[in-house]
Amino acid sequence: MTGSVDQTGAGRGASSAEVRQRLLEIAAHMVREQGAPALSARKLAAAAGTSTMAVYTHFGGMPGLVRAMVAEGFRRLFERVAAVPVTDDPLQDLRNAAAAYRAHAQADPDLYMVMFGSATLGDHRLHREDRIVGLDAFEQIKQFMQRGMAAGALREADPAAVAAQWWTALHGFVMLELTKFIDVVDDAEDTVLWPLMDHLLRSLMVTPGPPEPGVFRQ
Amino acid sequence: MTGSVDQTGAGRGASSAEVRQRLLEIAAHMVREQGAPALSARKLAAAAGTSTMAVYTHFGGMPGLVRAMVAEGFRRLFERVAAVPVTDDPLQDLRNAAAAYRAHAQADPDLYMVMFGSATLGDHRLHREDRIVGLDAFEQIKQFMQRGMAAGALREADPAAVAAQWWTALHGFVMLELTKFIDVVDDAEDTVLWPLMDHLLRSLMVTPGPPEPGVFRQ
DNA sequence: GTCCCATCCATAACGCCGTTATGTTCGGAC
DNA sequence: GTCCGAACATAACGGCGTTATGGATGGGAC
Repeated sequence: MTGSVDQTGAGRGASSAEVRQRLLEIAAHMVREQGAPALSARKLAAAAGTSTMAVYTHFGGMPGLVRAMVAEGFRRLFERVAAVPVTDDPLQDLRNAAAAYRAHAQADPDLYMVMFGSATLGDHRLHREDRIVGLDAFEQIKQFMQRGMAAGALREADPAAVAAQWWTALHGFVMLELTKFIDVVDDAEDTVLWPLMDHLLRSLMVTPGPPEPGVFRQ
Repeated sequence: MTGSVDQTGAGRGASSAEVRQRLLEIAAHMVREQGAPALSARKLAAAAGTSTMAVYTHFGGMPGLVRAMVAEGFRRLFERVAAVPVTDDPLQDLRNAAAAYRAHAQADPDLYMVMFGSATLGDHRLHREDRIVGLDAFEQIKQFMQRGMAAGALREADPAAVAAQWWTALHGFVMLELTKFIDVVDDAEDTVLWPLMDHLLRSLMVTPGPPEPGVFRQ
């Protein structure tokens, strides 16, 4: 039953891929505007002017639609971080990448929570293959670290390990910020995020800078 | 039997507080064993041998039950971290506290995700008052930092800010670990968690230790 | 041009969910 | 004994994801 047709062949009036894309966009909009619990197959179908069956023909069900949203979310995160310009100051590039990463999460907070397995969005959890789509974004960070080492700014180390440490700190702040737990302190961006990233980077540098860091911005 | 019946003065056979506690325990057990989505008022009532109305008389609904579970989860996290012995080595105390915090999250991962606003568990999100119940646990970390400064091991700084940085890094790792995203690297405990905490601590110390850290355990 | 049939989707139903309205059953106060 | 009110059973309502069924459509084979 392997319908050869596949990518182009099927469909009528509005092509199959168009309906699929339309459903994804509307679903993302609903999550962004009204939060993850507001997304349902029925409301989505109503907003798209179709029936719930469209979700099943294109995504196999709500979990499939969520997986497609997650993949798209990671693709955009990757784009966003990849758009950070590469300068001759690898450390500043890392700071800019952190700012871009955080800005992306803030622009679509509920999608970020869905991407990282929280906010289960109904029932089904993410599978292994849903997680590896985030690898591109992680590779991006590894390359920043490798550039820092090649430029002699960072000590030689396993780029994956160092990138994971950087990502862990950043993800921790983003999550605490999105869930509002970071409000236990005032002015968290200047007292927590940038000092934390600065402390980490300084420990990774070959020649740690001045012990009292000027809080760097952006 | 009822005996004292204490403050409420209500109830019959099994006292009101007993039923309430029983529902909480069974709900926590269901979340721990079968994940957050497996918890429902109907299944909980069936497991407790009562009707769904018990959830409403005692908690006002499922969101109220979730809030009670979150409060209990923070209370136990506080207990667990507070049980870390205070020695004359504040830095080692902080490492032990991190290990205890992580162990607590690993022992009940789904509850940890619910506590931190992820895994919305049905619908309702956490309110402000649900979040401040975590303040006790945060105060605990602040005290560790203050001890480190008083002992001359850590540089003088705002204990709240420093504690938040430490918490951010730790929470980030715990979340990435629970969602399995940290599997992008091998041996994450030794290549990410402890090096990250070590790098942060070393930047906070008055006299940074040897540049190449022996990876500390436990 | 004609036929064929895979594809897409509308409709309706099933079982689950949280929640609510209503009635019943008690323990304790008087 | 009488009464009150808290605690719970029962049943219903609307919404959810999902599935079964059938009708419409349009491209490919001939």
